[in-house]
Amino acid sequence: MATIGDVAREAGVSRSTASYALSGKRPISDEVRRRVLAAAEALAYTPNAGARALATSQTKVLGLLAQFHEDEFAPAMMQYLLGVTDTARDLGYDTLLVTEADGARALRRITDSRMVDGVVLMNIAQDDQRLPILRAAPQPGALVGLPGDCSGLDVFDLDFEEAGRVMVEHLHRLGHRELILISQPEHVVERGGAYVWRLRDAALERARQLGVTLHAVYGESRQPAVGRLLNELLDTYPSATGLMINNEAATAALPSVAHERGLRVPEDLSVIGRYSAEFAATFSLPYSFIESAPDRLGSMAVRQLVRRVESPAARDEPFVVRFISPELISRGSTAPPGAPHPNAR
Amino acid sequence: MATIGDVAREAGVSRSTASYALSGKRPISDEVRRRVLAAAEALAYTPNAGARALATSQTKVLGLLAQFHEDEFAPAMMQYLLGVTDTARDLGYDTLLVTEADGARALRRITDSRMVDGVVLMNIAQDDQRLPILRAAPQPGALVGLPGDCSGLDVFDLDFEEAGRVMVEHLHRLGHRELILISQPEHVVERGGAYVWRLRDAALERARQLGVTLHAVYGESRQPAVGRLLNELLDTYPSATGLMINNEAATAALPSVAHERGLRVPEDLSVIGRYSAEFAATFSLPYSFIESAPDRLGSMAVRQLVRRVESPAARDEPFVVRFISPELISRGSTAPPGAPHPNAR
DNA sequence: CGTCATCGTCGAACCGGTTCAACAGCAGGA
DNA sequence: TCCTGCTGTTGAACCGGTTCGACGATGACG
Repeated sequence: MATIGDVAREAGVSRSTASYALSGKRPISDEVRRRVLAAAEALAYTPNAGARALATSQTKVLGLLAQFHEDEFAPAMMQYLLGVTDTARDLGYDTLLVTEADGARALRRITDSRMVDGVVLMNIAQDDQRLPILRAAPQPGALVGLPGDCSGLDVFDLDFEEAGRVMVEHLHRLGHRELILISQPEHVVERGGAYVWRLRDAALERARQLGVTLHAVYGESRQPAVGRLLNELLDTYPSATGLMINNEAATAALPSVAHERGLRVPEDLSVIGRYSAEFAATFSLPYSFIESAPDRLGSMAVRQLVRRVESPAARDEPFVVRFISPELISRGSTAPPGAPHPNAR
Repeated sequence: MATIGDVAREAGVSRSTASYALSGKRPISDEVRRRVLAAAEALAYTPNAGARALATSQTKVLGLLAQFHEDEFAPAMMQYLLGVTDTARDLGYDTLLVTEADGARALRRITDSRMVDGVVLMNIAQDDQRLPILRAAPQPGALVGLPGDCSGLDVFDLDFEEAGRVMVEHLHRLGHRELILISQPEHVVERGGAYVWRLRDAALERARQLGVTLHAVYGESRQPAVGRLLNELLDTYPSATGLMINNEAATAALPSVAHERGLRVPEDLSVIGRYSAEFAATFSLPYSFIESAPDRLGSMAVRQLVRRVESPAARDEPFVVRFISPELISRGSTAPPGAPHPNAR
């Protein structure tokens, strides 16, 4: 494999000149530059990443810490991953994907050893063990998800509280007065998945203000438990006319349960979910939903991270906590309670 | 950040001694070793990955090239990823996830720059552009998926041909004489997804031998196209009694289509899929299926890769092409055609 | 014609590890 | 007592880049 020394020799110049010719960091005569570039081309020269990292203290690699808990819904994670890796590549970075169960140890390993220039954390818990480590690390970090304490880090998340309110308000406006909210499974909450109760509590509060009855329950993340749960709920609250779902697995399971019960949406039941457009397309979910924009969130986190990595000035800027406003995408799965089918004449 | 020089000074020894004490590659007195380890501990010393890579020509990172084409089914990819990252970590390696559209360029980048010690390629095409690059690379490579030319690389894949035969034989044995096979979408085939026609051709061949009529069609990977297709097929071949599905999206869409049509499985239609147990659990697929074992395949590829990376002897061993035998997991979705419901009295 | 910038190039040092050859100290054998 | 061999430690070189300070050549200027 050709080194910069080989290129220099081939071009008849010193190593430093070759380096400057390739990087353009000092003026080099056209003649010499041409010779160096030609030599590099001829020898198929590619800089050694380790050597460059050593010399520049920059690896051009970002760390991505993601956990695929058994009880979270794996398919929904994919979009976050892609948002991060694609944006990183656009900005000239590769992505080190770390799925280790012990996230704190993994984080320490990749930051202490200087394998990465920055880190994106996913699956943020309310009291996330990884945060103190990330704050103390020499590299900047960005979170996709809102922890209890955001200090010292850039945070990006969907505005789950607003999402909860939007769902309730939308259904209330249509005339619904008794609603069900299915959240993620209880252990997601126990592990500190704050977005679950952020949406739920805001929804409950708004429902109270509007005088709407809201039954908030934990869901399941797997079949067949989630299908069973849906049936139970519909049996338990037969007078509820609206269903809000903050749980991808439950959403994916709903169409067949509805069919089974002969339940028509939106005539018998109005439904609003919270997931991504990509997810909707994959599973053909015919429901109106709050776009959770995983790719946008991943992309935003990476952009901010790279800004901090590359600009010394940006390092000292105040940290941001940025919420994406929930956008309600209408798919016609909501209607006034007891209304005739919208397609009927 | 502490360097090995700091550790050496703190312990009152030379840098080389510190290095040997930490690596154990030369005998070091207990006394000195203790001092070095204590110093390393006290200073929270972690070796700089770039420097180590430069000195040893080993990065302890594996590359994972995966493509998430719009028309392949993203959720099914997840298990492959996890199989690779988890096994790599167990063996002491981190994983660089590269999802770049131009796989050949990405591969060249990470191998030429020596960012990785080895590479796992996924989404293998019959005439995969990345293979010549990988063969020429100084690092070993392993494939998850079977290309047209396997030379110079270790290959791991499900035995799709046997899978096709097993499906046909199983249904034939139950008495079925007219079957439908839904494959992946046509563009997956056009892009060189050989597993599609490997399964299909073997199934057709066996069906011919057994005197079974087999309607083999391309599927879709997205809703609502895939739901529409299922309906069309069932309309077109009303006398078919068995359905074989080599297409995750179609499988996931089947339950609601069946419900809609009032089609009972297995009384009216026997169904066999090809997917992973994890996938089945996530979507509650009540069908018997050929286990595609993505995590096992990813894991096997990584193990072989690491063997070649770490042992000079293993480098020269002949390359392997290893097929996982298809295992038919019964979920009771097949029965003799026209048979009564197994739970009926 | 001498002086001074400016431009282009070079040598050397550095990043932080690993590893080789050499060597000091000590015990054992002649 | 001297030589040999072993153990434990060290200095120096090396991996392959980047970057700083210096220096020779060239042209502008007084």
